[in-house]
Amino acid sequence: MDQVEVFKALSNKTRLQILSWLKDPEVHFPAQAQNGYANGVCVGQIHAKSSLTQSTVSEYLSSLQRAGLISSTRVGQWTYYKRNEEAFKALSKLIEADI
Amino acid sequence: MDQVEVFKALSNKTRLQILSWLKDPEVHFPAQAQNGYANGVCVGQIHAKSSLTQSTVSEYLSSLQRAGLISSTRVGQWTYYKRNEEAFKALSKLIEADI
DNA sequence: AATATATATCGGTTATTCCCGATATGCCAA
DNA sequence: TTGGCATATCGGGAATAACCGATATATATT
Repeated sequence: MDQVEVFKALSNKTRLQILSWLKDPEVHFPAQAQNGYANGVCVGQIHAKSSLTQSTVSEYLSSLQRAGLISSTRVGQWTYYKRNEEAFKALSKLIEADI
Repeated sequence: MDQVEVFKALSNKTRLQILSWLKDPEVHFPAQAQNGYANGVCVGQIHAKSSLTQSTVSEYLSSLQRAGLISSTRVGQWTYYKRNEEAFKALSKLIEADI
């Protein structure tokens, strides 16, 4: 876990917002219900809720993934992203004990 | 607690290093022993251990303070900085529960 | 094969961060 | 009050981040 990379990924309002949306996908992405939430939520749904362009949202998701905070699954033409809860637990402990 | 500001403050190798030094001032700033560590460590000591200029270190300390992660006490011509441990606890809990 | 849809990537503009050297400010001592 | 030391602030150059529009890539449909 590259600490600086993680904190940089968290240093942006929109990226924090995305993480918060992904915490309750049923609430924030009801349109996804038909496909289930096991793999997470696809980029288009996240983009639809954001006020940024598709390319920016895609970049932001990549950066969150590089930081290890979310993971992705490709299914057909869709890429689903979901939170990596272990990473958040680890980060919480890191801050509590090491930083 | 402005989350983005806090994460930005933590998004830098040197600033993380300073926080880590301040965690064990007795170990990392033995020269400060004569004055005690109650108020923390003065800027000059921190600067001496860093490989950056005095002005940069001073800016970094200000940004950590604006984020609420450290606090300062002025004594004579010296400014002492120390960690604000409550802020780290709060951040740890925030990440565990809210982010 | 042609077309449509979802996502990723590329090139660019503007804003922000990273650092520096120079200088200002504040405090103390002679 | 002059000078010296500790720290803060200011102005700036270079690197990185924040976005965007356009385009490329991958998959699916007809």
